Amino acid sequence: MQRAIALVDCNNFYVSCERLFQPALEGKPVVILSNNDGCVVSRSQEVKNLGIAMAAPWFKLKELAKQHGIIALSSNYTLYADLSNRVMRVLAQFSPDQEVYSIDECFLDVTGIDELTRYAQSMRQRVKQHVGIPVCVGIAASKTLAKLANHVAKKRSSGICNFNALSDDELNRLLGRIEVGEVWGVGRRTHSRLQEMGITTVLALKCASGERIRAEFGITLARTVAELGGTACLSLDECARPRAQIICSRSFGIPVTQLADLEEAVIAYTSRAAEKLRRQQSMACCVQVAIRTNPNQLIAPQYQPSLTQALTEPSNDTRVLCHATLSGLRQIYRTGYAYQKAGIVLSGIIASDDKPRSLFDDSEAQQKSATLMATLDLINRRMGSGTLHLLGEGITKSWAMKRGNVSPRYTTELSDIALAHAAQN
DNA sequence: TCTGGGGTCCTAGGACCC
DNA sequence: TCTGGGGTCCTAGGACCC
Repeated sequence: MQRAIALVDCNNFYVSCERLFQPALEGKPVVILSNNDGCVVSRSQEVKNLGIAMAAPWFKLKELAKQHGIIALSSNYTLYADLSNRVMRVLAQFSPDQEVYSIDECFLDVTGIDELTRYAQSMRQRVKQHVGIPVCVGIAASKTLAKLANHVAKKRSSGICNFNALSDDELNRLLGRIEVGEVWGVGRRTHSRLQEMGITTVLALKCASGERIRAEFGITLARTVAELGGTACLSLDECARPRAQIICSRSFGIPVTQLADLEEAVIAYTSRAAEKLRRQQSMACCVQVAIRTNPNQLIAPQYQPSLTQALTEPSNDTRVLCHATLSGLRQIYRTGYAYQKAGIVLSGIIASDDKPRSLFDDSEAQQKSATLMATLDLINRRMGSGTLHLLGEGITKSWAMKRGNVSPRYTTELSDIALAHAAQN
């Protein structure tokens, strides 16, 4: 039996989320901006039609935006994450094998299901009806082909494309009309190298010699070629694996020069990362801290140090992790620079249960630490994130990022619901 | 004035060991 | 004149994705 993988992808996801609560945005050109309102991370169809690229810096677009009346909103990840969960729960009803691949898309194994086109139609309808978000569905024999089928679906009014329903000739003709850069796993660099070799369409890549691709580009692209040929090399990852590294980094709202401000930021970021670490019941063996000046400021003196340290024993205690990142920060900090960004990375991540015992384990202290952290997490979950935090994180946070035009957290924050109501009237 | 954040996988090269 | 070879582990960096 032929394998059938569906890729369901939300249309203009962040824009669609905002439109759900502000119907007046429907039909208007809308963009969602990254943190600090830096660049464009989601575009409505009207904006795509204007030729505005993904990740374009916002400050360069302001003139164009004024001309066309583009509405720009800061990103509201709390809202998007909640709506994403709802979409994924609805889609999970269509297959026992679901891989949530990103905030706005998932793979579903739909092998063996009859009348796949109709099945895909009911996916679209149910998500639209239960959550209100429009989605497109691509179906094919491998994940890479399903991504391409979804790309085709996005251009169709039906919002559906099933490669498995096509003959070999029909599929090849279709793939011959798609640029090779559209393939999942072919980025800018690989795209231009492929073009130099004369491989410009998806069909040409599919027909390329696997050995040659393996030799010139490595194993990853060779797998992609096999996937294009209909051989599934990438399996569906049903249960989300625990993260192998946890990163928390942000640009500042204003340039930062003082060590004290960097310390606050590093404590805040380490605390967020530690929460994520505990949520997946893991501990980290290594912490890295990094700071950097603004690389786009060409005249200013540049400095981008980082330092990785091994902990004496694996930990997920915010205090232990902060102690390490702070000591690292103090070692790499130099005066005389305007810092634009700080970040921390937790790595060497193991399951808490796998933590090796040592001769000098202080089990009473470990128990106390676990209880304290569990209490901290519980309070923050119940009363809202950030209710309880280390004092070192700071109160005023002069360095915090700017978000000029953020919408209310309509679905997760009681105090924001009144705002939602006001917006509708 | 103004350019995001969080991940993954692969590879090459160095250190070290026997 | 002339100085091995192979395995493992770690790290940094590249490329990619959303």
